[in-house]
Amino acid sequence: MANLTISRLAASAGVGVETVRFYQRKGLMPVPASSGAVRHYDEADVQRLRFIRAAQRAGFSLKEISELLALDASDDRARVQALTRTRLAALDAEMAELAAAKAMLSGLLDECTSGKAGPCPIIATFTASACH
Amino acid sequence: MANLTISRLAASAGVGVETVRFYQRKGLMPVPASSGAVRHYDEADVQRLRFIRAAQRAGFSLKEISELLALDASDDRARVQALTRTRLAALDAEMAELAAAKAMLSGLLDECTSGKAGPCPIIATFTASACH
DNA sequence: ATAACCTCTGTACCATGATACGGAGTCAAG
DNA sequence: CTTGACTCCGTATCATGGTACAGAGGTTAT
Repeated sequence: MANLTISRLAASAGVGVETVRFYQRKGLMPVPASSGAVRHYDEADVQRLRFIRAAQRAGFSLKEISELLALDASDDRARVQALTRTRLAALDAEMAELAAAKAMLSGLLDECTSGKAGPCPIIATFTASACH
Repeated sequence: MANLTISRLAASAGVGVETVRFYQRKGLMPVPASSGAVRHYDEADVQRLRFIRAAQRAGFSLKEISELLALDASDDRARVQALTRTRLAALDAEMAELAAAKAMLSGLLDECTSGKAGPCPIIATFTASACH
């Protein structure tokens, strides 16, 4: 089975053909030897492409995914764990920032909707740079 | 007072000179009439620049900030509130994604560190596209 | 008055993650 | 054996948010 064209490979992971080619240029996806002139792809390629998308959803950058893919071959679990811990720390930091932004904005929104006269508190807050 | 040069304006908001010029090109910051050849900035410019950075920290894009700045003049609180609500919804969505990614990664990390033989669970998960 | 440092202007470049397009070649169905 | 769809390849473009640099001119301290 398999023996997919690039458009079928792309469809199997829910991405566009151009995206697959982009990943090939980046070295994230292999460029199979062309038997003739049209390249063919198999299950391993589908897995790899899905891996990329799944890791992306976990917040890894393409560069990090590149490394994860290399580690897939070498089975260096310590390194995979290190990358994962780094990503987790980054996720925590991002979440803290978002939480702070959310707390500030929702507070301001309440203030503004229950609004009295005077300048909009949201605008005023940014202007006063009172947040952070 | 005030009458700052661009580098002092930039420093007062903790950004680089090039960043101020970038905001000027984007229409986010005004380009004062040059009395002579070197432009001068005042407190209002400092406030505006700080506004931009504060709104950015709340997750607004430069485009949205552009609109907020325009609204600052027009005092259209309904529109400010709408933009804020949209941003809050986006923040919630982003937080949910990060939380999901975090839950998955920390679970996998535990699994992988308490690891038995076989393929690394982190890599295996991405490969199986089991998340989401 | 001259060195050292700043500003102005325009243009180019960076990373990130794609997306689009032109022109040529290939492949399968009718 | 032609037509239409798909592929290949290279290059260009996009959005986002900047950063860098060259060359000319202004400003300031000594």
